[in-house]
Amino acid sequence: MSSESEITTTDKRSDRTKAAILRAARERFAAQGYERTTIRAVASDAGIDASMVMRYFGNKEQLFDAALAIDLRLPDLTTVPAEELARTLVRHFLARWEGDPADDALLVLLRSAVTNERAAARMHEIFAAQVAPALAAALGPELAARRAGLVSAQLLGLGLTRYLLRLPAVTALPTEEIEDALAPAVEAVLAAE
Amino acid sequence: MSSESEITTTDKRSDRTKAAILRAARERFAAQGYERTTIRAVASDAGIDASMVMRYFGNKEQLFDAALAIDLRLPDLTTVPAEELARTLVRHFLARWEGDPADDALLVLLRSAVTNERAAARMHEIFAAQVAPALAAALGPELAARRAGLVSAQLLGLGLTRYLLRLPAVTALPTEEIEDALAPAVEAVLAAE
DNA sequence: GTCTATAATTCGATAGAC
DNA sequence: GTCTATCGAATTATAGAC
Repeated sequence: MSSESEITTTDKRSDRTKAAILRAARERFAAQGYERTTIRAVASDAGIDASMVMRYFGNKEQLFDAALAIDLRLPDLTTVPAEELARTLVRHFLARWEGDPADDALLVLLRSAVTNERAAARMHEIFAAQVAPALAAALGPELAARRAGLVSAQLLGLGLTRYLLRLPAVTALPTEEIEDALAPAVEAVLAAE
Repeated sequence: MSSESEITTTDKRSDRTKAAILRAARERFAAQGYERTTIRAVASDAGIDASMVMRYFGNKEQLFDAALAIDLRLPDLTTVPAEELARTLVRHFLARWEGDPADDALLVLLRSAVTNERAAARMHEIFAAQVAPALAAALGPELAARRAGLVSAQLLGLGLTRYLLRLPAVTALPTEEIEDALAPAVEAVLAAE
């Protein structure tokens, strides 16, 4: 029976270790991007040896993939009135990012996607699989196809300047003012010409 | 007199070499960001040895600084009518980036600023020294202080998604459509609430 | 002014002991 | 399951020959 309990505790420990590695990896990738994040640093943060990271995740690239399971958790946009759509989007991402910007998977991915091809490809996937369909359902496929990209540009532009670059002129603004100023702007993009 | 001509040709060659290094450095930093750009690769592109880069620029950080003398060349916004201000801004950056995106110093800087503190600090300087004053002159200091950040967020969001991430939904759009859709959006941000 | 040679690090990855 | 030891490659940077 000692062998049985031993297996159990062993499995649990490996799960904890794996989770600790993932958490540390997300923080490092978020703070430094893909290139500057080292497996050694991740292992050190997780309180284990670097070789354990390799054992669990194979290599750095696969660790990056595992650390970035992204769900934008977009609300169902078909249930919100058309005139509230833009504000809903702005508020959604503001709330998401204000909560824990340093640990948000989308910002983590964005930071790496600027210099890493694999991460950029992942951004394309996220957009195609989550943003585009949600907007198409609310706006209709034709309008969404022509404007979803620019809406994303506006929202990612906010994420970029406020949480990654930390431009003082953007970080100084309270969230209410951002929402009030940006919602009409997104609305303007969504309005057919 | 042979010594004199020798000095002359020598000086000219060193200038050419220095210029070739700077050009190669800009292209590498633009394509790969700060971290992934190696002095060896820059030297190879410039057709010289890596040690020459060190000789001329001291170290990688100083080379980066030298490669990034950025002038946004913003037009005098006080001469454009208020209702054309947003469109002027959008058109200015579109024209700038469409021309030669891979070699544009602002995009080079942006790519690196996301993961490099030094580059991010430089972005802050550019904003404070060029964007903020230009908008303050056209909009007045109070409104500019509250909205210049979000205007920059929208413009940089376009640069980010179209030229760095190359999101298909954004790269697929013709410049005219971007201008027509984004100008009213920037206008909406500039309109006082 | 240019290059060779190399020092000093650092990193990803592997092999193997316990 | 975890760690020690280490390899091999790549990088920044330096010293010095020509």
